[in-house]
Amino acid sequence: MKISTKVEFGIVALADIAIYSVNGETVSSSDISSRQNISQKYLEQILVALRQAGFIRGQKGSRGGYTLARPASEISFSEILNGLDNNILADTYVSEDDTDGGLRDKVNSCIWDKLNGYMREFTAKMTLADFIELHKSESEENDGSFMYYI
Amino acid sequence: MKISTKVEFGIVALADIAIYSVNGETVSSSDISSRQNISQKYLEQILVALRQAGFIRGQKGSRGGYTLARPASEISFSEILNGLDNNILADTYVSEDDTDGGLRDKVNSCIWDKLNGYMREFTAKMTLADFIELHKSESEENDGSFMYYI
DNA sequence: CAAAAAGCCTATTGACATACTAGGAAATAA
DNA sequence: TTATTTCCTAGTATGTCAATAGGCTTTTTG
Repeated sequence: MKISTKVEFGIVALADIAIYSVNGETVSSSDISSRQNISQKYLEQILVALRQAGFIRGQKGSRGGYTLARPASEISFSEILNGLDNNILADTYVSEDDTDGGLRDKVNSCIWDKLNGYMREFTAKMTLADFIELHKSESEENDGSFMYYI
Repeated sequence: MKISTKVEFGIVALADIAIYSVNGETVSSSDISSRQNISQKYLEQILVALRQAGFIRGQKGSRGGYTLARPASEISFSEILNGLDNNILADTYVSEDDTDGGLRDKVNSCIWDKLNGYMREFTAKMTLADFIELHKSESEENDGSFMYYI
C-alpha cells in the first residue's frame, strides 16, 4: 500500500515536535527539516495543514516555531490520517446510480469497507505517544538523556 | 481508502464468471459487460490481466469466452489483489539512502507495514467462493434457482 | 471456404493527484 | 528596524487512472 509523503512527513514532523519541544520550547520548520531530512518548503505546507487540523500551534516571528496543541497521548493516528488525507480512511463512495444491489455494491461493502474498519480500529488505538515510545525503546543509540514531551 | 476500478471490476468479473460458467460453459466479455454494466473494451483489458495471472482461461473464437482456471474456493482475495495491483498489499519500500534508523523508518515499519499485515491476513482468508456465498445469501430476490460454480 | 464471433494486443488521451519548487506577505522578537 | 519565522498562493513536472479506440488473431459455424 502506497503511503504519501505528505502523511509520512506529517507524522514525522509531529513526532519531532513532540520530542524536541521540551519545556514549552518551540520547534522551527528548519529544525525539523534538517533533523529529518525533509525539504523545508514542502514541510511548511504540511505544518500548516497540521495546524489547521488542530494538532500544533504556530508561533510567528523570531524564535518562533511550533508546539503541540494537545498532549501526544491524546493524538491518535486515525485523527492524524484524517487530518492529512481525507481519503485513506474513508469508505468507498458508491453513487446512487450504481447502488443496484449487484456485485459491485457487494465488493465495496463486504471487502473494502471491512478493510477500512480494521484500519480505523488499529489507527484509533495508537497514539502519537505510543509511537514515540516505540521509537525511543527500539533506538539503540539511546544514551539515557533522550527526552520527549508527553 | 480508494479502490481502483480495475481491482473492483476484476473481482466482479471473476465472480460473474464463477456464477455463470455452469457445466463448463464459457462467459464472454460482452455477457459480463452487459450484466455488470462495465465498458466492454475496458473490461477486456482487465480480463487479460486476470488470465495472465492464472485465474481464468480464455477460449477464442465463436462461442468462446472465459472459465475459471481453478475452483473459486481456491482463489483468495490476496491473490486477486496482487494479480491486479502490485501496490495495494505491498510493504512500503524504503531506499537504502533513507534507512537511517530515524523516524521515517519507524513510521513505515511500525504503522504501514503493520497495517499491510492486517490487510494481507484478512484478504488471504477470504476466497472468491466465500464472497459469492455472501452475495447469494444476502440477495433477497433469490428465487431458489440461483446457481454458481464452486 | 468464408464469415462471424470472440479473445488478444497496443496506442492514445483527458483528467486528476502527487510532490515538490518558488516567491513573497505578515507577524514577531531582538 | 531588521532578522527571523510562520503563512499563503501559484506554478510545474511527473505519474497514474480510467477509459477509448483500432485492429489483429484464433476458432466455430454455416
